[in-house]
Amino acid sequence: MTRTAIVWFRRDLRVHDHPALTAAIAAADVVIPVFVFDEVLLAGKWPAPNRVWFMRESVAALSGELAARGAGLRVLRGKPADVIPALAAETGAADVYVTRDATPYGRRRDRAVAEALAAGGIGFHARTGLYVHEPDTLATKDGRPFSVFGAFKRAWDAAPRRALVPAPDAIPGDGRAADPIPDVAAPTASADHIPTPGESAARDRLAKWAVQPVADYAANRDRLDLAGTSRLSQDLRFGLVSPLDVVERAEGDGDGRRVFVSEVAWREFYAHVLWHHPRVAGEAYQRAFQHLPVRDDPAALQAWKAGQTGYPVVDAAMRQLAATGFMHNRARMIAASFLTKHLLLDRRLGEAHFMAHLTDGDLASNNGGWQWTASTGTDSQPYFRVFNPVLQGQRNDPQGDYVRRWVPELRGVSPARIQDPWAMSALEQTAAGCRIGIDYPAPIVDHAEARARALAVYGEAKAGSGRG
DNA sequence: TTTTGAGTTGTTCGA
DNA sequence: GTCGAACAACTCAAA
Repeated sequence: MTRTAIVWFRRDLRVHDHPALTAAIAAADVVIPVFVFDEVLLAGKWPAPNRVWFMRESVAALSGELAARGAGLRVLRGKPADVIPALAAETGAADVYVTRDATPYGRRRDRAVAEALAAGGIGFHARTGLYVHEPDTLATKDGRPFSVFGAFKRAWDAAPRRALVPAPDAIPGDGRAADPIPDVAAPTASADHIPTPGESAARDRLAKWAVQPVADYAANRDRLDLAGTSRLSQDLRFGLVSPLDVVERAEGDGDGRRVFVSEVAWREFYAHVLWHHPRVAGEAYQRAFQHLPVRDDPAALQAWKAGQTGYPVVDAAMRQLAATGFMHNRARMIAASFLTKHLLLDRRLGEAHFMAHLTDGDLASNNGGWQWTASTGTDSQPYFRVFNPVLQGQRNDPQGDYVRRWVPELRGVSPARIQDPWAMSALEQTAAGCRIGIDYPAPIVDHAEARARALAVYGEAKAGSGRG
């Protein structure tokens, strides 16, 4: 009797190093790949056209890879707990294979699907694939979750790894042609700024990165004006490349390779934190800052979103995000620090804005990054670390090329004043073709005042929580 | 149980 | 311009 298995793709849109796909092929005579345009996600609280577009194009690419190997991708729309069991019934499948998804929604969704399948006697098999080490496989000697990165990283380094799985040469399909992929809304970023979707393009990016540029990562990664980062974030987000593959190609001698692998481990640390503490998606990890008094200032929030704060490096960052669906890692910290510390706005407003635009937007990483910057996260990072946007700009964008690229009003400003153009005299402003308050906004807050205000508010919150 | 070393990414001030 | 201290003591993880 023919045994049929379904492989349900989600955020693992690849055929290389795909343990679930490989397991299905080994276990079944007929393998039916499927992707579901999940209405819960598409209509979710964070509409994200850039991410949906990138996903749609990557699904199309996956469909091509699968077809070339003999299987037509089914494309469904609806609630997974309805459509996956329905597909299993229609095709007579005995098993469903997936790559394990550790997000809170993914856990709920998969539990519901597994229960619905079990009612029909159909197996649900989750395999690793989105992490080098799954979030629940590492623990302290006491069996507790890690709450500092250093110890997590030591355990991550020491844990045994599985072997990479090659892409299958052939997939025994059921003879059905691939379904058409539905159209989605256009991205809000211009498509030529979004990296080419699909596994093949992602593997090219990885191959080029791992040969040489990664070796210079430690030296260049903070430079806003250089292409010193891997640009693999959206590929990891959608599983176009396997994190294990990324790490094993990038590993080697030198600070660059070591630091880059450590960044991949950070991604897994934040997944670990979210797995063990799903509450961080909505509240501060550190309970002392759970009720931090944030300001209600829609005008300031709007200025931040629009890149009109008057701080060039912050505005460049925010405009890069809007224009491209991407923001440099260091720029994310600078922009997030400005929202949480200088403007004292709710961290979650910034977090949601990032999720709305980032092609690589990932709940665990984005939340972890925001909590770190807001000083509410796992680290014992003191709250008095407030980024100075002028210093950060001077240090990480020394000639101002990043600022000039994204804030054209400042193109005529000299490198000496590009990070603090308000310090130009009236004469200099006219010569630079940039009058502060007319061509480019004056700073919406004073750095020294805002810093002092943030330190006071955070200090009070911490002291208040200590008193109970 | 107690001790010990460690802890992503910063800024400011004064010598 | 450079350098170290202060910021504020605390918590974690392992021995």
